Amino acid sequence: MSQEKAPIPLGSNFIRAIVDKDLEQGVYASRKWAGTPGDATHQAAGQPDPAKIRTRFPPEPNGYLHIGHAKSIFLNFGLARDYNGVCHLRFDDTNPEKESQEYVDSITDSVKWLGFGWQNGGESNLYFASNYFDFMYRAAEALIENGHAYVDSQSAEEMRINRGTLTEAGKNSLWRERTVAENLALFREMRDGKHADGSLILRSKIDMASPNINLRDPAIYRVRRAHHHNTGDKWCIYPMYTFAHPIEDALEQITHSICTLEFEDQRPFYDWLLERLAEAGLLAHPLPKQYEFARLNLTYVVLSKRKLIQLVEEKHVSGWDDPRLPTLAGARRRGYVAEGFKLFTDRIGVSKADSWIDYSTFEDCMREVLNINAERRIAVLDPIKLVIDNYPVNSVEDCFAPNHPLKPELGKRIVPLTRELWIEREDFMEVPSKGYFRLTPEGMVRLRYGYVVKCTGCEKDANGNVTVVHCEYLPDTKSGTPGSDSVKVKGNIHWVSAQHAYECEVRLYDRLFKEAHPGQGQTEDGHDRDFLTDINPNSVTVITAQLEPSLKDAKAEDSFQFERHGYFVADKIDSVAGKPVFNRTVTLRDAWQK
RNA sequence: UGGGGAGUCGCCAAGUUGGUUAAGGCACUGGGUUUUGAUCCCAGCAUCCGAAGGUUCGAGUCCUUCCUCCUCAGCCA
Repeated sequence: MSQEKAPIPLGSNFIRAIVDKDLEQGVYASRKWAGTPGDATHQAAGQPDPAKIRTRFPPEPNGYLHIGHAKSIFLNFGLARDYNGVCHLRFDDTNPEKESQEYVDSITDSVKWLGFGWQNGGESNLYFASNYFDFMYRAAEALIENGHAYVDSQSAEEMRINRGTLTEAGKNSLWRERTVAENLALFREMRDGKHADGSLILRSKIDMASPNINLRDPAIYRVRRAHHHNTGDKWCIYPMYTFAHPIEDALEQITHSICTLEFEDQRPFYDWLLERLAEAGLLAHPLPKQYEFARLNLTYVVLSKRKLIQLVEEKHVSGWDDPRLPTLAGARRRGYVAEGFKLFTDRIGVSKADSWIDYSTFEDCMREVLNINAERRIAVLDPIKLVIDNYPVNSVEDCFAPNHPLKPELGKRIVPLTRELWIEREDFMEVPSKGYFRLTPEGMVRLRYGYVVKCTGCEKDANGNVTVVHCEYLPDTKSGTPGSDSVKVKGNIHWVSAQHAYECEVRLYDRLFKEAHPGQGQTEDGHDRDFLTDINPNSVTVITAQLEPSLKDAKAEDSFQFERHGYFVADKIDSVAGKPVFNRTVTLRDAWQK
């Protein structure tokens, strides 16, 4: 037998390699889980954790989720699913000034929409960092008691100056050597509201000369009188991310804490903190470990929270769920589908290399799943009349159109054929360009699912614009009859009976930005370019289209392929029963360059 | 300029302890099928792994030097 290499598992990446190794070595085998988050004592009373690994998706509820978050969601929830683990949804709500319930709600919605949940057996793994404030306070006191933290009286400005620079060491604060008793007293006073916002701050005591600036006594607790969406006015001191996040992970028995690259420099503090708290008996080994991956960069969109907020607040878009926005709420309204996100995240992989993904890669993923899932319908978006002059005036004839060419079991539906039809303006050319094989004078074309017709001419208005096209049909050539192949034509155009058509509003969306990297580069006079100048002025076109009658019954969020055009969805918000309006999700690929 | 990361086909990305022909996907290019110029099918697509040296029977994988890019100086996350 030859020694063949084991096949590389699909979707292999460096994080899976780490998990594989950890599992193989039993790194987390001794973990216990009491059913809820808690400290060492709490967990020690629990059972061996049935979850092989625990991951978490920890958004701050201060904005809407976007495509970049989808990458993280699929990574974390996907890992848990594939390794018999559990993934927690945790709101990292340690800064009350920016956070709100509105964001909490939209985030839970989006996670569910992508197909994930937090119910695992009998437990609900939906958590809030703010529910750990009591423990965090206790942990801070423990740090103080063990000489690992002190209360600083420097102003923010002084702290900044004394932190040093990238190349120069910082200077110790004058208050760095306060006694444990003094620190404890002051910290309690901070908690009890005896000090003004910004007047005192709790810092960890590590090394002001560290080459890693994040280790120069980072701030861990600040005084901030602000109403918290979850804890109300209970606290006037709040922990910093740096301090809070490792603790959240540890209390939840997270094994693999996965975040983006910009937190790499934070990892030494993450480990330092957890070790100190383990020494103090508050946490037990094995402790969670942090791993970092490259965040998503997508061409033709902006994903920074600041820019998204600006687009919404300055009303360049209609709201957080504008179909042109890369938010998950917007994507959903646009007609993008969860399964497409799954395909996309599988396809782009996970690594530590900074990369830019072409927006078309994302669109292709959506096309791919929509092609499989979406039923076909007929829509004329830019209508022009076609009259079949040799067809009886009051006749209505049934034609049969398959609902899905790849799924015959979905059956066919009837589309009525009459003498006067709507066809696509671009399907007729009086003077055809090279390679054009649709309707032209004297030319023949098939009316899809109907007859072959021969063009006999057209009418024009005073400006020379074509207003009506005339043709005659070949009675023996109806689709589905033996004679249908008697006349071979290359062109095949879609149509809708003018008498039966559903006249409907359709929004044709295009990219929000006309540049691959909005705002990148500099202006002629050397300033940074404003990303707003790259907004595509034609990112949406609202038209009145003529749709096949059955489309009247479409329900909000139903997706269809409008044949020869693309994928469209009945708008989630603006559709009314019996009167849906459609959004173009993405066009079909078009290999024919005019 | 200090610390921490990253550089494999146009875009992503495997490549675990060095082992002989550098996965796969997307894109692209040919050809076929097709009542969507869609889909689908078939074929092609890196003598080369940021660069230059070196170690070795053998290097994308080890060593040295260099280059480029990202990231850190919030009482944001």
